[in-house]
Amino acid sequence: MSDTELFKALADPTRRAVFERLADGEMNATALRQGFAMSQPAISQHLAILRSAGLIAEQKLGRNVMYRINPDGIARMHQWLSRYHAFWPKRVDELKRLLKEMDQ
Amino acid sequence: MSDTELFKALADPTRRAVFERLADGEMNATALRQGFAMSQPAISQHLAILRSAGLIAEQKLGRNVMYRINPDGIARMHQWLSRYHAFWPKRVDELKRLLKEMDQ
DNA sequence: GAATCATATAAGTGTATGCTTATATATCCT
DNA sequence: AGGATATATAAGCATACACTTATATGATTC
Repeated sequence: MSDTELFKALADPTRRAVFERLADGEMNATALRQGFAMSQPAISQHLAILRSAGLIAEQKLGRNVMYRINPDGIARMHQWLSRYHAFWPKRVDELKRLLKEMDQ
Repeated sequence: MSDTELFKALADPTRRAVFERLADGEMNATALRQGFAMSQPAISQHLAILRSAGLIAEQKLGRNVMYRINPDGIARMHQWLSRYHAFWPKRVDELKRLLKEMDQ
């Protein structure tokens, strides 16, 4: 739940790839494993780390476990970054465009 | 320069603390060391990691080296995060307030 | 109830990380 | 030039990390 956990979780390329796939929609562990040349326990361990960092959430469905993004992690990332908004890119326009999208 | 380097750099509490101090204004390595119960080489190594991740920039001034935040790092963080704007906190108001501040 | 499937946990291993002390390099001062 | 100051680099060490194989747990299916 700490910032350190959050950044550490995202510091691994495999975990960022897993996270990115989950952004497209929830998925169980077996489906997530596809495309990674890695053992099942390895993925399971990565998922545990993402989960305890607050980046993903899980839901048991029978013998499957569905994983989805937990917005809390992104929110905390966002919060950390907002401290440094003085250094954010000058493309405020882009941010404005984004806001417009969110309003719709 | 990679995302992995970026997240790894920020995954260490000392480095985040250094970064945070630099957000208040540029500082040389000796000044930065104050408040950290750590050897000079340790801080120097942390600075090298932050630098190669693109998070800080350095400028030699005689025998001193001035460090300051490099906006590129924050920009790349921001860019990474923007991929997941669908999961951003709903407090759009806060973001709007921020934008207003930036406009002024 | 036994075999199978989905996932997690345990234990072990090589490599990376964050420190340390010792030393090098470069600048400033007298 | 010689000593002090500011910083970086080298080498070494203990701990953390990302894997592996083997095994456990629990849900399904036959």
